[in-house]
Formats: sequence, C-alpha cells, structure tokens
Amino acid sequence: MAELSERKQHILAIIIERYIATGEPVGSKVICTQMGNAVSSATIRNDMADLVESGLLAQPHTSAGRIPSQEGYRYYVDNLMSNYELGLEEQERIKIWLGSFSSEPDKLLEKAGSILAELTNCVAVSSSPADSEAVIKRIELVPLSNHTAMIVLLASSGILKSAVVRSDNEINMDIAEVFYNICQTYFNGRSVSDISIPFIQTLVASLGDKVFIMSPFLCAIADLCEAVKTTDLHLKGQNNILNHSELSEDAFRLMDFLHRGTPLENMLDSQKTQLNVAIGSENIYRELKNSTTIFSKYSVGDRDSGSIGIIGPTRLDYAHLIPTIKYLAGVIGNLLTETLDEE
Amino acid sequence: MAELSERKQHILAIIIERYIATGEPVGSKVICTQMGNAVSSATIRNDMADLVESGLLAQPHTSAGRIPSQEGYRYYVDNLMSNYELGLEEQERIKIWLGSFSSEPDKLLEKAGSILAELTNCVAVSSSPADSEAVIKRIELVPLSNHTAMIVLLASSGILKSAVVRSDNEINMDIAEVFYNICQTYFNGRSVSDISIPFIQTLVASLGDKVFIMSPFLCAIADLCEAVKTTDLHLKGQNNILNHSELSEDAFRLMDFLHRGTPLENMLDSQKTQLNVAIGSENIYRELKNSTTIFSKYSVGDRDSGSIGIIGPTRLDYAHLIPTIKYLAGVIGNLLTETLDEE
DNA sequence: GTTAGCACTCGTTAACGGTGAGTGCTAACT
DNA sequence: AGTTAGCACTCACCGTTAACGAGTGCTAAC
Repeated sequence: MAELSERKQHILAIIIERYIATGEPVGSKVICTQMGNAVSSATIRNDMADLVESGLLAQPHTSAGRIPSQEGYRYYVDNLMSNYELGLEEQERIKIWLGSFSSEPDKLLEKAGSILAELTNCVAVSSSPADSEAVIKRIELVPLSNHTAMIVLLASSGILKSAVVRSDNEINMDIAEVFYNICQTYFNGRSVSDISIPFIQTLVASLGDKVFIMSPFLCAIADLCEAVKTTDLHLKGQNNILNHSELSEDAFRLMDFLHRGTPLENMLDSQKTQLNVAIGSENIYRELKNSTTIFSKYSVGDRDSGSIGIIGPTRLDYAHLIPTIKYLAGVIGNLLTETLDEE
Repeated sequence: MAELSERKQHILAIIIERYIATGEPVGSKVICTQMGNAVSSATIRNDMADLVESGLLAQPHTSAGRIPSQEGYRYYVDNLMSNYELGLEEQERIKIWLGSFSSEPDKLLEKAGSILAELTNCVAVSSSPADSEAVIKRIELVPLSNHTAMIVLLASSGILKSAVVRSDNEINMDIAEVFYNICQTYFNGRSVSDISIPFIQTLVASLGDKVFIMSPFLCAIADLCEAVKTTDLHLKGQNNILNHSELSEDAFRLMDFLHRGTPLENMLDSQKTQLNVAIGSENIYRELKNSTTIFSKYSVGDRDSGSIGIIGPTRLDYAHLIPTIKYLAGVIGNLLTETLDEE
C-alpha cells in the first residue's frame, strides 16, 4: 500500500468518522467546511478520487458522496483511529458488577455478554473458558431424594458443572461411599479428556455387581467431563441485529448463523491473536461478509481460555468498541485468574 | 353474532385455510373450484360480501380477494377448526426426548421450548414452574475449595436452585455442621415466601459470634428462595420472527418486547384459563397487536405451575399449533408430576 | 499543486397509462 | 327467495417518463 499524504489520511478519517456517525455518504463540501476551508472542495474531490483509486473509499453511485470501503475501515483501524479510554467510573462499575459472579465462570461470562450487548448495541458473544487439558478437581454427590442425586464436578479450569441423576436403586450412604471411592480412585486428578466412553466401559467392567447401581452416575460424570471440554457460547442482545439498518437485509441469515452455534465456535477457535477484528469479507464465514466481528480472548492464568466480543455491521464505532472489548476481556481474565489462584 | 349459514361457514373456512397456507388474498373463483363448482362464483361473492359485513373477513382493497379479519380467525378457532392430532411416533419421540430431563424442571422447560420452536417455526416461550407457596425441602452445602462452596436448594415444587458462595473463612467441617443445624432449625420445611430479608436479619441477630461466617451463606439461601418464587422465562427460536414476513415491519419492537421479559411474565401470569389463544388486539400488550399468542398452562400435581406456548403472526396454522401446544403442556405436566410423586 | 466554474451523472420522487385480478351490481332464471 | 351470467368498475401493480438536485469529474486559469 502506497503511503498516504497527511491530508489524504485526514480526509479519510473525517469521512469514516462522519459516515460512522451518520450512515450517509459524505460529500466534498461537508469535508471542506469540517477542515475549516483550509483547501477547496475541488482539491478534496481530487484526493477523494485518489482514495477511491487506492480502494479505501467507495462510491455508492457516481453522484453520491463517498463511503468507506472494507479496506478503508481496515486502514482506519490500523493507522488512523485514536483509541478511546473508558471512563473510570464506568470501569469501576463493570468491575464491581462482574466481581459478584467471579466464582462461577459460566455466569460471569453470561453477565459479561449482557453488559457488552448493552454497552455496544450489538450482538454480544461470550464463550466460557474451555480447557480440554483441565483436570478433575473434585466430584461431589448431593442426594436430593431417595432416587435422585445431583452430581457436581469441579475442574481445574474453574469450571463447575452439575447434573441431576435418577437411579432405580435407593441412594443411601452405602452407595455414596462406593461412589466416593470410585471417584477417588478413578476420577480425581485425571484429565477430563481421559474420561471417554471406552474409559467408562472398562471401568464398569471392573465394578462387578455394582455396575447397575453405579452406571447412571458414571455416565453422568462422562457427560459432565464432556461439558467441561466444550465451549459454551452465550449470545446476548440479539434484538440489536435489527438496530442496524445495514444488516436488516440479511438479518435472517445472520440470525440463523448465530443460532447454529457451531460455525461461531469454529470461528472463535480459529482466532490466534489476542484481539481479532475482522471486517466484512475478512470474516471466514460468508454469512458475515457484511458484518464486522470484534473479539478479544481473555486469559486465565497464563493461557487463553475463551473469548468475548461482538458482531455488528461494518459501520461500527471502532474507536470506542475495540477498547471496550479489550477492557472487558481484561477484567474477565483478572477475575477468573484471581479466583483460581486463591485456592 | 348472527348465525352463519352452513355455506358461509364453509366459505369462511376455505378462505382462512387457504390464506393460512398461501398468505395471499383469496378470490371467489378459487373458492368456487375448491367447492367443486357446487355454486357459482357470484353466489360466493354475495356470501363473501355478507361475511365482510359481519366483520369476519377483510378486504385489503376493493379489487383484491378477501383475507380473514381478527374476528374471522377467532370464529374459525372457536367454531370451524378441526383439531388435528399429533402422529403417534411424533408423540413418542417428544415424550422420550423430554423424559431424560424430567428431574430438572428448568432444563425440561428449556428443552420443551426448543422443541416447540422447532416444531412451529415460531418464537417459543416456556416458563419454569413457579410456586410461591413451595416449601424448602432440602438445603445442601457442597464444599468446592477452602473458601468456596456451592449451596443447593431443593423446593417442594421440584425446582432446584444452586449458587456458589465465597467465604473469607475457611470452610471446614465445623462450619458445615453449623450450617446444617441452622438449616434444620430455621429453613427446612419452611415456605420460601417466609425467607425474606427481615427474616434473615432476625436470624442473623440470634447467631451471636457466628454471624460473620454464616451471613454469606444465609444471604445466598435468601437469594435462592427468591429464585424459586420467580418465574424463569425461556425464549427459543427468536430467529423465527424473521421467518414471518407479516411481522417484519415491527420485528424490532416485538424483539424488544420479548427481551424486556417482565411484560411477557405479566401476560402469562394474567392468563386464567388452561389454554389461551389471543389473536391480534386480543393481546393485552400493544406490541402484540399484530401477533397471535397461544399458550397452555401445565399442571404439576393438581396446580397450574407454568406455561408454554408460542408467539407468531396472526396468520398461523391454528389447527396444528393448538393441539401441539396442548400436547406438549400435557407431557410436561405428566413428567413433572411423576417425578414429584415418585419421592 | 490548487481552485473556480460548469457540464454531467444518477438516484429519488411524482405523475401517467396500461394491465389484470377480482369485485359489485343488475337483470334474468329457477 | 335464492342463484346465476354478464359486465362495468376499481385499484394495486408495473414500466415509462420527466423534473430535481446532490455531488461529482474535468478543464482551464491561477
């Protein structure tokens, strides 16, 4: 990309910021006055023509003003944008709000998603920390009635999962004890990835006559391990899709995409950098070709655990959104790391 | 409402069913052929004019066919509609699918909502059983680490709620024992409505030096009791709003309405009958004036506990949807009643 | 390199006329 | 009285046309 003159950069920035604010093509006259008539509108028109040539601007039609192209947004984000900082009170408010959920990662991320959707008027997506190398820290059996019990599994990643199990046999102290012994011997300290169906099968085989009593519980444990490994996606502010008129055309496809889940998960999995801004067709899924996604990973301890971010139109207030998302990811990471270390 | 002749009823039914299927105004000729030319199109036109007069049909404009009015749909639902029955395999499939969640009411209803959304291509709403007269059946403390524990509360309504609590003090056997004693004395068997903030305050006052250790747990219990009393709404298939072109105009308002939650809750609370079909402006909220809501309550034991149903355009396949929703509510009720009785 | 001036482009809006599906009415028929 | 054929009428829909105006691109002068 050829270097851009100071003035062209300035013009590009004005067009983009104005377009972000108003959603309408920006003409040469407006720019001229905004620049204090330092140069004439004709000069600006010449520069704008060059910027179209470079692919940074686009023209909806000959007689309209200019709008940023995808590449224009990209240039803006990479070079021109001045990063905004969140207000201190707002920072504090978010910290406190999220702090109360810090011992339950799933809830924390759900809440964070809600906050982000609220803050940005976009669809917010957050993924719970998933760590396939997590180790089973603890399994508890909570009797609820004669025939039902809740199994609670805590993983080293801080993730807590539970399920209610029904047994045909009465759940008494004996069964609880057998259960604890099995956990102690076979599960605690083991990686959740080890707890596969074959593993459970061999285990079952060695149990002798307790098989029938225990198998529902063991299956539940396998399910919970699976759940620990799996990323949970939290979708918030879906109503915001309809806020953005430029998305309304393919709102349906977009909505459907979001609800399918798996592709979204793949997308987040494939992101390698901490912060990820994909504008328009930079997105790997064609359903997002008119959208921008901004995601930031958060780290628990020293490893990246999950992501939080937004999906919106390409016409987004990048200067505000990017720092906000970064900040949120930071807070989440800190809170989760703290709670994990504490123990 | 004056009686309608046999033939007018027939014509009305044909128009409504055809309009439901195609979404386009129905003309006299089509009806004529559909009736096997038993009468001429002119006769039908005369009848249609009468039906417009009675308010059961509407005309988008003079030279268009007829479409059902709100009142027309109402008449159809009350008098003309032939109730369809779900196929046996489908019934079985639903039963089995839902059966696996029957010990966790919240999950069961969420799942049921998903199924309903899938089945109907509408937005499905389900509310978890709420019972403010429920009694605390059991409270368990599950230690997770030195400073965190999970509190599990089981109510007589079958609702299970849990929360993770962090304590500054180490959570050891002593604390667990004190906790159990408190639960035994003050909580178990008590109605969740009794566990108010004042109640906790007086309780705290009588605790002496254990106040500081116990208060986070007691607060958590109060929160859980609150959660037991509160209806949880599950919204599924929101993407289906965009499926229905007649809703797309106020899709945004509708979406927003759904996300606000409280009005929806109020609406469900205000429904007195088992089955509730509100067509267009029969809905109490003006955001729904172009929509139809079909909800059925389900009963656990002998009391109505919650609702499940859909929100869609007024142009809906009532003949299929109403039985489907009724059936689903029945299955939910049965499953939850069974699990509750079992113990 | 910058600027004033001006012709040009093209989307937007309103007006116009033809087309056709479907009606409403009337007069005749059973 | 109810039913029917016939026919004029209505009105959304569609494509065409024209006026309008914001904004451009180009040229020639500075």
